[in-house]
Amino acid sequence: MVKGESSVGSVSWQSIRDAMMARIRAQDYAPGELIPNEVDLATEFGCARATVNRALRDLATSGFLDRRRKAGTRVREAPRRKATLAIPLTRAEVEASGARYEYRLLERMGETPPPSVREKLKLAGKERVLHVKSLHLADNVPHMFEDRWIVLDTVPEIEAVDLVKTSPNVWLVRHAPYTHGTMEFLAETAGARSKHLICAPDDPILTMLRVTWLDASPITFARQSFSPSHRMRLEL
Amino acid sequence: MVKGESSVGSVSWQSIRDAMMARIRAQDYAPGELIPNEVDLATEFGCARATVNRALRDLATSGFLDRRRKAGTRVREAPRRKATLAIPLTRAEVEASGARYEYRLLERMGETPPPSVREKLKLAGKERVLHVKSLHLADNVPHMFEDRWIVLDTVPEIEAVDLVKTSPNVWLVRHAPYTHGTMEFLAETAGARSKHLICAPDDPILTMLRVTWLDASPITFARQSFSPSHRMRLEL
DNA sequence: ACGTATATTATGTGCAGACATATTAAATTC
DNA sequence: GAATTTAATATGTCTGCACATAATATACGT
Repeated sequence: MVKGESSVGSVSWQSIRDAMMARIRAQDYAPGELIPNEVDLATEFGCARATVNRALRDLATSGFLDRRRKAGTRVREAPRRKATLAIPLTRAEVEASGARYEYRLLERMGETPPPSVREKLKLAGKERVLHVKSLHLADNVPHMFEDRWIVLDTVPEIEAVDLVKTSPNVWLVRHAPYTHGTMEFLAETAGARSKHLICAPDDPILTMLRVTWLDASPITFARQSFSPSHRMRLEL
Repeated sequence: MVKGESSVGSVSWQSIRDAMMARIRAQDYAPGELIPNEVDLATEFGCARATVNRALRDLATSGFLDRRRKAGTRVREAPRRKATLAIPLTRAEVEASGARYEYRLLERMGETPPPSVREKLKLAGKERVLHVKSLHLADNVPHMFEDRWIVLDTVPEIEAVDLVKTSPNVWLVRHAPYTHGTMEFLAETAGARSKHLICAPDDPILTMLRVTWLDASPITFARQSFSPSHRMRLEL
């Protein structure tokens, strides 16, 4: 570790974060190894312990460090970085490209979900579930076909929502922000969806599966199928 | 706004964050509108202003709030949520599935990048660029074919790295963590890549394009093509 | 030697106070 | 009325101190 390059002259938490980041880059702290503790780093940088804590917390939030009380702080073997989604994803995407966005409700029904959906949402058996199919367009051209299941036991209010006017995604984003979930990307052939997306059944399409939870309660499972050649862009 | 439900009895920043989250859910604060300022919220919750600041900062980092000095804090019209990637993504994925991971360097050369790559990396003209093709396997089965361009002007040290032993991704994650970038998912037919991925040329495959930057300098542009049926999973 | 209890320690949090900074509002000048 | 200057304000940061908490180390008992 290079001690001579301390940042004594400038003691903002950002400068400490940057200095620590540089050391991580240079492998001064090997992946998996402990870094010096906060009190020692505060001495080295000539600032308060709370300031070091603030800097290290940012690095931990960004996925570079693992922090444990008493155990100390380690450089992660594999950084866990985050990518940003803007939600509502589809409307924002379409409008950002300068196109006119339109949403069309295709089907809405209370329905018993098939086993694959029950498994995704970890349903026990008695839950009421809403099944919604919709099409999202850009300049009157099909952009994304959505097949979505919403657990009414978790978000009963959506039952009173006019889903002709408001897409379930927009409503959920506003009224049922998830606490955690998963998102999967896969490539499939359009198949039966080609009639919605107006393409060839053999065309490759990007599909996104999303499951969201509110604490321990499942909110929704959505399968979004995009038109061929569509690219889903995330910011890193 | 519901003032009677203050959290006077429990004043951790987490409880304040949760209380504010509940209000956002309930639309007590409309999207785009200002919420009460920190001093007022501190009075309401019966805690220090710094504690409110800590809670709101978390909500801002999570994408629900926009904060500006003097201007105040607004509920975002569209939340910007984050998804988590574990990097090195491929090795972690393969090993998490219980398979044996293997990396094979296919090609490595200094080369003039084509216009499409120059554009992705915003290259001016004189930059030295390394071109690396590699195959990543799971239990001896091709899992991902990677075609990657690395800007040597940004990360010259990689030139001395034995890329037979170490995948460029692993090296870059360790030595050149990006400050920002973009990631795109798309569905394509395998085409010429089918000979690497050992599949039919018409098979749909998931492709991920990633461009990363170190401040204003481009690091790398990678096109990763996954074997058919592969699902890229992110945590929300 | 092993299991349990106690002590220690590194990070996490809350607070009060002061100061910094970016932004908006108000006052002043032309 | 428009432009410029000054004042006010809401968030951002730093500090020192105290306390909390989770985890590891040490001590004690069998």
